[in-house]
Amino acid sequence: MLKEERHRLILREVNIHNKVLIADLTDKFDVSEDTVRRDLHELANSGKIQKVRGGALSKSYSGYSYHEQDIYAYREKNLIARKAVSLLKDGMLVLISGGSTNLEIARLVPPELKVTFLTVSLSTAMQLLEHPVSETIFIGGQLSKSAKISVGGEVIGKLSEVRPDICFLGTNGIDASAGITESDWEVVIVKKAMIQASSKVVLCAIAEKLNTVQRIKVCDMSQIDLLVTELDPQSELLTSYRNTGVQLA
Amino acid sequence: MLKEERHRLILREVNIHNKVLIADLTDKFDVSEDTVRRDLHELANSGKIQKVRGGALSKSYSGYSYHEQDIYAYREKNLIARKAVSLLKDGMLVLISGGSTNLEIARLVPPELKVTFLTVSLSTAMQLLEHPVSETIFIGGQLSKSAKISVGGEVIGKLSEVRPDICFLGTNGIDASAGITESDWEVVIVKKAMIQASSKVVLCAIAEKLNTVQRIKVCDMSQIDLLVTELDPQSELLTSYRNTGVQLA
DNA sequence: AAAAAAATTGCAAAATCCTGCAAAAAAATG
DNA sequence: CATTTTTTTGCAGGATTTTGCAATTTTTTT
Repeated sequence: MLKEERHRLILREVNIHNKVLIADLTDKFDVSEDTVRRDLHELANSGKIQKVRGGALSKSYSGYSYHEQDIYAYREKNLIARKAVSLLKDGMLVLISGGSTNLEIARLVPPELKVTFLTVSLSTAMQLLEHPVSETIFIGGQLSKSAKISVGGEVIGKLSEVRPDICFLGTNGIDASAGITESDWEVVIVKKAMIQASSKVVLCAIAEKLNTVQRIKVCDMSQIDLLVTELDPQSELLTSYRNTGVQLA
Repeated sequence: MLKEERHRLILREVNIHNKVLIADLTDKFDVSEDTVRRDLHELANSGKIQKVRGGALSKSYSGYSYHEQDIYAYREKNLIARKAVSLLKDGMLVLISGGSTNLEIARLVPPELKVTFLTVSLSTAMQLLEHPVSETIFIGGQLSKSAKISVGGEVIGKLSEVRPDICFLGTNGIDASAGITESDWEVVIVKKAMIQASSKVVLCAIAEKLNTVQRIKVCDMSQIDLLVTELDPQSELLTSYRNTGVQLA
């Protein structure tokens, strides 16, 4: 087994399960503990993982000292994110918004994939920077204190100049008849522009948010190409959405 | 189960539910009470949670928590930042770059002060958003993986359109004769543009960085209006800088 | 005041890590 | 192709960290 190959597999493992144990790896690769230890050290020194006693953990990105709020319903969001990243292909231009689901997507982008990300979210951007090869472009503008994303005319202008292949959107309210809704006016404007700009719009939401409605409308379900939830696409909880014609995953 | 892994999960648990019980954790992790107790102690000693009898409580009130102990030379940087924020006046347009000193400045902006910040740094922006009344505008562009700031032509263009009253600059290399130097080409370009744009340039650096030179030059000392260090402005360590005519604080 | 629960302390076993070294494998060189 | 150089790997030892246990003390509850 080649060193590079081990490194690749280790990275994949860490990205999916958030941790690896030295014991597991020695077993899996059939090499000595020392070799695995050295592998982990190298990966850690190049900043790809965090070495800890007994194994390694995924790198909790902490540029300086900034502690991302811990994620509610992590398991579900992780599952959604895994479905979402499988849509990515080399060379794509990807527009991605904020929120914890998108943060998880950003974290799970396969290390070898080379795409260009466009984002308006500070946290998402911070996470995307951890990716070894992909490029990240932040769309600047006035920052919204509540959503921690760029908002305003500047952003809308920039969005009208690009044509992303795919757009990952999070949301608070999703309902088969009311469509996608949000509570923050400025955020709605930006999301509308994001949808407008993109060839394909992927909406990510945990089942808990299904059939909820917020105050301001972003768009109809018809504008969404693909809806990703943690549920099985066949689930009957999704029936009303299936009837709108949206694709499910 | 790895120790670090437990620590992370404990933090997540504490931050979501505001408390944890030792009994719950021993059960969840399948380790002895003593081990959990020790885990909680360590987290408490590093200031991340508050240890109480039978468990632990959350310590951080908002989503953004800040751990001074993992900033290098925190005391010095805090002192510098306190001097720096005293330069701020209501209504100013303030340009601020990245780095831990600027992060500390952002943290110490008096809550009632109403200024508009312009920044290219993700971490600084994130911190500035915590401020109750000030506005923050992020200058977008391609993000540099190493410096975590926007770089490239887009940024230079935007910087040429503004005229900030004051600019807070951090740096790695500062020397009375060699001037301000950095090691990253892209960052140098941005800093040059920041200096060009601003009416007043304030350079913040800890004494440790005095008389050090990096590979690429940003500007001469003559372009700096004010140099802020943690030292007394009269200190003889600053003599050579005083001779360049720069103001000291 | 007694009983129960939690914390502290010291200790020893187990697991993990580090260092240096030499054999094996791979790559480069003539 | 043979030889040299470099890289990778496994191993032995000693050091360090982690962990659970038991005995004792402190705090809380009844």
